[in-house]
Amino acid sequence: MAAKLTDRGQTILEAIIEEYIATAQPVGSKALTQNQGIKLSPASVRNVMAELEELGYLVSPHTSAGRIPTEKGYRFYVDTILRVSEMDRRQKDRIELQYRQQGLQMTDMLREASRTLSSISHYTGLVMVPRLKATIFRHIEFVKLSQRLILAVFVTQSGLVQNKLVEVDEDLSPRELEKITNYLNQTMNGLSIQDVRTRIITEMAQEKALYDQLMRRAFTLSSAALVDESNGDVIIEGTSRFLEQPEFSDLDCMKRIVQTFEQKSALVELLDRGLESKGVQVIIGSETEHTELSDCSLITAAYSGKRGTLGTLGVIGPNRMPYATIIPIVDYTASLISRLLDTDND
Amino acid sequence: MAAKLTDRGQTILEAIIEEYIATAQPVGSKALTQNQGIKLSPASVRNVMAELEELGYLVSPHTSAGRIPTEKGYRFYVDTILRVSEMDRRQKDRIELQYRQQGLQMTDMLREASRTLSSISHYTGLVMVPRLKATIFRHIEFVKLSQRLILAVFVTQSGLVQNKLVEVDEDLSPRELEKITNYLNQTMNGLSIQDVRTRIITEMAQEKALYDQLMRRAFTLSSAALVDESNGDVIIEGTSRFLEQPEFSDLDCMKRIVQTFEQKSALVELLDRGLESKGVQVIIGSETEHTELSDCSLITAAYSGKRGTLGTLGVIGPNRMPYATIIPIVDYTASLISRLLDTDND
DNA sequence: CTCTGGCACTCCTTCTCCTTGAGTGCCAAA
DNA sequence: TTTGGCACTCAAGGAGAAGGAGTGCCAGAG
Repeated sequence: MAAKLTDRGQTILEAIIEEYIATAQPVGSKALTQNQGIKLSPASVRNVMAELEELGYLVSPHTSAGRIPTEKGYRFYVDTILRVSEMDRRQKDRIELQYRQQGLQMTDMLREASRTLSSISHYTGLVMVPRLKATIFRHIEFVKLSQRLILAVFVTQSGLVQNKLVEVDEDLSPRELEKITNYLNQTMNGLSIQDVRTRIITEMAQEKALYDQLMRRAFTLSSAALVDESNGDVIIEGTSRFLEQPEFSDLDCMKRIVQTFEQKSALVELLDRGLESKGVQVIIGSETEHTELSDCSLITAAYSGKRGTLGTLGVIGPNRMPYATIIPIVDYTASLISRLLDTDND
Repeated sequence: MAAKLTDRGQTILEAIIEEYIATAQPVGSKALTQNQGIKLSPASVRNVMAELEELGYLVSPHTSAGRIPTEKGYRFYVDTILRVSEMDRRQKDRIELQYRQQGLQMTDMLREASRTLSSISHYTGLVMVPRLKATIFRHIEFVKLSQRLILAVFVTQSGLVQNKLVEVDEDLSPRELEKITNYLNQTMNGLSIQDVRTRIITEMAQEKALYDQLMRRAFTLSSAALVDESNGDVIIEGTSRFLEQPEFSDLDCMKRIVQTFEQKSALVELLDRGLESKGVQVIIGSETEHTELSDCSLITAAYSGKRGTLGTLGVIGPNRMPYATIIPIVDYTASLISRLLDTDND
């Protein structure tokens, strides 16, 4: 029990996991000795498999079936065994090609990223849209829709456009609005939205604002406009890929997963986890801490703009995912997006 | 064969369709005489059913099963038999409540509409976002992202915000940009995007533009910004509802439908059909002219803003849909959205 | 001590066969 | 015109048997 995994154990675990990933069928000892380059007899393999099962890396659905990896098995595989291969030039080019097409705006680019992730990985692509407060202020504009309704449109450095309806108490003249706009665009340029907000708060408290009515209005308006009430948005592409997976042939289970996707909140939470860490993250099965997603795994990576991390992107699929090929895809996509966001607009 | 449907035939067809809608099971003669208020013996009902089958309104999956409606049956039911009931106050209130919450921006409102349609109908909600050219110009703004990249942001009368990246050949100074912005906002206010475009084209051809460099730039820039390359966008909510329908328990068929949804183009085409006509439209099965959707029906209605139709919305589900309850829901939602778009911003 | 072939055992999967029952069509009588 | 009766059809579902993949264990070879 306390015995650690031998080299041979690892080799066989690897072979089993890879075979299972390829076939979605429980792997037997015989199949292993035939297909893979394993130089042992089925009987020896069986001994090792029994060990692996005792250690919790494998289970068998029933006595006369082969074995399938447990979550612990996948986890060990991902953490210890798996050596991520470099992507070949051709695949990189294929990904890059998708973004070449035209001057894509940020949102379109992120959507494209999600779609490309899905089509190249054959699983479902996820891209988290940058949180407002992490982005950098570039420009704000107020459009008066009616007496009391003002539409605030602001653009971030990376070209993300956000807009928000603001209801105001007092009627603002076009001139006043223009003044406010100019003031904000001059003072706030280059600050992160978070900084803008703190700055507004401090300036509002200062004496100057107390006496200058226009200032006061400017601050009220802009602080209302910059409230980030979004809980994050995720772009999901390729939900139908899930329907291809044999493990989700149960309609009821499938339905719960699709519902979870539609609500998005669970996915936001999972993608958020990758915000701080560098490199590719893998979340396997119950590590998601969502019962509906307990048979799903995510492979995520953060992407960043000029100043620090903006969001995360990745792929979600069944636990039985070809990690070896998808991890580099996610990794490369994240760095590509970061690069595009960095160089695009300066 | 040429015989027209008798009154009794209609009553029985109605009963069969409603029973089938409720149960998703082929309807037999016995079940009919028991459940519904039909005062005939099973044998008589059988005779009528045989007639209805000969006329093409019903089919039986096999000899010893009951009968299910054909598309022709549904069509006749929708066109002739069905009397759409008024919605009761309570349900109207329930719908209206969804939009009360806060100053929703147009896109959010449309998304909310799609969601509400789905949750109230228990099927999948669809809302087509207004085509650019149908909307009315309100305000345009150019934000320079880099030397050659300009982000054009414009707002329509109804508060829809559109933005587009424009690549320019010549460097434009902030002052020039401001002038262009002011000019456009003053001259184009209140025109439809389509009109704006034709106006730009005519003015570009005029002498004035030939000599005034700034003008020329203004026109080049704005015509590039206002190109409507979108093929229409559809907001789909409640795809998972499809997974609840017994008729789509076949995974392969389900997959094709979800894929069709993801591509959206078929849905755009179908929703477009309802743009011209007033009132609720029903598209049944193969009338969709998309093989993947040949078991789906749509119930759609157009919504409009201040000036004419903006887009359509509706519900998609299996042929076996409770038309009687969903038609009023779609109808009411369309008129509600129209009302909200009309009154919201003036 | 490790590996391997052999063997009995398990139990899922698949096939066939049969029964069951819902529903039909038709006919003769009310 | 309607109804009850009756023979017929055919999908669905269950029981039983055969097949087969895979296992665990043991004894013997290296």
